[in-house]
Amino acid sequence: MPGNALERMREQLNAQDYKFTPQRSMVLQVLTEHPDEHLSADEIYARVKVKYPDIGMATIYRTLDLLTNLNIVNKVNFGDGKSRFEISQKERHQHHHLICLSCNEIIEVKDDLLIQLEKTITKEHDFEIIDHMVQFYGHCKKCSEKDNKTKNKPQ
Amino acid sequence: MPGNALERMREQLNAQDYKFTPQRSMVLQVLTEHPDEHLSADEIYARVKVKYPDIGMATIYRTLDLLTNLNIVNKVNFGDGKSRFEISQKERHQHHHLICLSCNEIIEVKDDLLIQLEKTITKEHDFEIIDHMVQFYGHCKKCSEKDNKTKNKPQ
DNA sequence: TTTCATGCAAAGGTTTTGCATACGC
DNA sequence: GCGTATGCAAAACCTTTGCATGAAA
Repeated sequence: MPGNALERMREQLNAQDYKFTPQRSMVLQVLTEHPDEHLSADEIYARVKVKYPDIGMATIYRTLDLLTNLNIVNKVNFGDGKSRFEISQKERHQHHHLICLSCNEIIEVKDDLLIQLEKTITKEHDFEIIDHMVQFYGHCKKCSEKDNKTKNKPQ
Repeated sequence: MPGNALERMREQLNAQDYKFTPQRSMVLQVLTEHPDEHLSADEIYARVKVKYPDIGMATIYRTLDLLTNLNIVNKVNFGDGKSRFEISQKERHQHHHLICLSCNEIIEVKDDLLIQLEKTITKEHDFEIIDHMVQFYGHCKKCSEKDNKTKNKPQ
């Protein structure tokens, strides 16, 4: 359901006296078209600019901020010095990220095993969980293999 | 063992032809003295400056980078625009963070429930996990109670 | 028409870099 | 003494903000 998020945004904007502008629409469109990438503000800017050359960077940031507050978009951070954005978990499955420390590849894992952990935490800490971010750091298959070769037989 | 990380750093530095300088020593010392806070570069700078007034910000960053690469220190990010640093998980228990979306309080949870999830991921994705970062976003007890009284007001 | 949104440029904040000097080994 | 580390200042980034203009409702 591609138009879903767009329609949802229009309703939420109207309900709170915000305006539904072409710029806001296009930012969301870019995000829905790339559900499995983790675009930075800069990358979103470049993609929107193709169809709407007059857009400014400030609008990108203000829109991403708005969409994040509306819980339509998630802001994530992989420690590379910039924020990245993706359609909210609620629009998709829960997922975690595997980040390879050798090649920096980001692998997505769809999984709901965290639900049990969330229940425990909610109970023990009186903490109402709305969202989570889970990242595993390590070595992906390719890099592990490469590493083993380099270790056993030096080039 | 408080001197543990310091000794480990000295050895690792020597082994790789890096030098053991007072600046590096003091940065690590500050981090071991505050194991449960999540200090930013700026905060570490201020604390080191008390005992070593001539230190420069660049040295702080270069040292934190080095310690992170040596896996002595962990770089974490709570989305507040700056990186934060803490003694590596290996020196302590595994822990997760609960981040309150209302008051921004960061609560630590020590827990090893993630081990099962890690095993599953390792098996299914051939991904060798070295470390993880887990953050739960939601509302803490205090804010949940406050919210119920003040409903209908976003932000 | 009223109010909010936009684009631009400038400012703010964090982190990195170049370079001459100082220091650990 | 050699090669790295440091401090300083400037630069490089990413992100936010002020303000006049423009557009949605």
